[in-house]
Amino acid sequence: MENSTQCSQMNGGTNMMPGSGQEESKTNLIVNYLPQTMTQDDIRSLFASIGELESCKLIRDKATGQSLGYGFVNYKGAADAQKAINSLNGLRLQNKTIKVSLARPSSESIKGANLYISGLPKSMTQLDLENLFSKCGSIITSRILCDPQTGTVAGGIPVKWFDGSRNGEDEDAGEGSSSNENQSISKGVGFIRFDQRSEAERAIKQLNGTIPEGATEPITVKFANSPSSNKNALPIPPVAAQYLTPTRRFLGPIHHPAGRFRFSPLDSGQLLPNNLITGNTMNGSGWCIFVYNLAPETEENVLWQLFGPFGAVQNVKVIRDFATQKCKGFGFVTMTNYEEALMAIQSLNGYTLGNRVLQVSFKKHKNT
DNA sequence: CGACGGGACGC
DNA sequence: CGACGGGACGC
Repeated sequence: MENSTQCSQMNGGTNMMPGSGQEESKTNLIVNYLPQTMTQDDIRSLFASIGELESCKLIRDKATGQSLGYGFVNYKGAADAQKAINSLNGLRLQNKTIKVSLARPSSESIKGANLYISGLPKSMTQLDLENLFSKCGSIITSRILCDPQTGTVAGGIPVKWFDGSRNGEDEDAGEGSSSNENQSISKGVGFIRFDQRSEAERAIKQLNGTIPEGATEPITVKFANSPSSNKNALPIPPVAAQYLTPTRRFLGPIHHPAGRFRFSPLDSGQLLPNNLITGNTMNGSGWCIFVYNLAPETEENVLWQLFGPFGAVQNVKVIRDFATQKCKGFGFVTMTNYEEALMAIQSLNGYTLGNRVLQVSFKKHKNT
């Protein structure tokens, strides 16, 4: 129905449509990369702050009920939908950067259009990859996997903003110099999602086994695995579950103009430890939590997953030995709200992770 | 048992 | 050799 060149391939443009007069469904949005803990109501309240909604749906795993990390938000008016894209696309929520874009009309032909590509030269950038595949069709998303370890910059969020699927590349304007010395090292594998499955099939036929210009080895192009297997993600959102009952569900957004509601179950001011009132751990922007007895191979995502369910997590840090890059057994988590930090500590202190019993407390002052 | 980072006024 | 994203189309 739509002219294959819909708004899907918006390279080169910003996220406001240049001037193509496509008046299809400009009210329905797809929201991707939602934090695991966000509920449908969380999403609704976030997007309803922009304008009146027609509907809102979080997609969940049918069997487990777990969020699949994306959903659909349909506005009554197209202007509000566009406004939501402009203001919420790229919003950081917990450890995620959400993506907000127009949803394509649901159709069989767009399913199974995701490709897995391996054997890429390390020097190949996301843009190179797109250039290679764009001749086969309209690219929705592209991505090159990078070594996670190099991405652990202070701030804990290795997100380099998302895929070049929408605004081509503004990275040249970004860090100026970082283009060459690619701070993160490509693993030589990547993904391309096409608009249509037929385009993906074409890409396999045309590009599988071929050697990219300037490369020496052929690449492998195949369909990506179905996203059914849940590889990462801790066994369970530990004890946090009991705090996430409907009666006291809380929204996780860290900082967003629309000040969110916040419950405060504890009013007794003396709950604050003495050494905390002075502001030792209260860094002006958050409460720093010390986590002890982490396994040597612990990575940042473990801390995100452990603490995320309790509320707004600003930052996590796994302390590693410089030489071995193994975790030294402890790490830090900074949470925005005291109540949430306290609940996380109370719930996770003594929690058995793997075969280790965690010790979790507010970070102590350096010299006391 | 053990155990609390790292960068950092920047007008 | 290698390896499945941050779960992208209504679960």
